[in-house]
Amino acid sequence: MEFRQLGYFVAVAEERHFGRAARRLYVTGPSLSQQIQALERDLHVTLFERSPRSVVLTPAGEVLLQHAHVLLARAERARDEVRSVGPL
Amino acid sequence: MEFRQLGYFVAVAEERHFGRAARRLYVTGPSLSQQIQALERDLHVTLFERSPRSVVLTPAGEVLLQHAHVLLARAERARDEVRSVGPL
DNA sequence: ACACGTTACGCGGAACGTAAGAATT
DNA sequence: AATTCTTACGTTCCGCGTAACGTGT
Repeated sequence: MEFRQLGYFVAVAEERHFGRAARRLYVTGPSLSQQIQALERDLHVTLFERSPRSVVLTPAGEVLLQHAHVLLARAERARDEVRSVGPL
Repeated sequence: MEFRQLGYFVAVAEERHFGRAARRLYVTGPSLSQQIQALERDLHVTLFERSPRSVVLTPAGEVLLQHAHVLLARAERARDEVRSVGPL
């Protein structure tokens, strides 16, 4: 589970569409698909129910989405606070 | 800033010694040193005052240490909760 | 048949280990 | 001089993009 993967995951969850999420993230569809799969493999969980017509979160996906938002926000905050201490 | 780097950082902070931290992490000294440097470059901050005799946290390092603990714990919790929803 | 997600595959960059170098005490 | 961190360098692994393929409607 990496920060980049969490960002990818949130994008797909919000767009409910790999293609749109990929464009929004400035990556290609395959790259995005692979990273989501890597995340699913890592967590031993399926995060989305895919079909050419719809992409919806599984229950596990819903749970991860909550945590992903918190983690990404907290990471951002960590960066800011660390840097605000002083450039050195 | 990646989770692996945060783990490395916490180990060095706790050991106050690159060599011991490296052994504890099952990586070599140089790899650890490089990753800490990469993290420092990424954050534009110096995290440790190094000398052959002592390795101590800078103020910025102290701040990061707090956040690192929270982030790693929260990530661990996310894993657990996601997996507890169901293997699928 | 079309739209969309997934494999297949080759490339470039990042992480690691071994070996050699610098620095403080 | 010894211990410890760092730089140099070659190798391996991982993420990415292009192209080809599968799948459901």
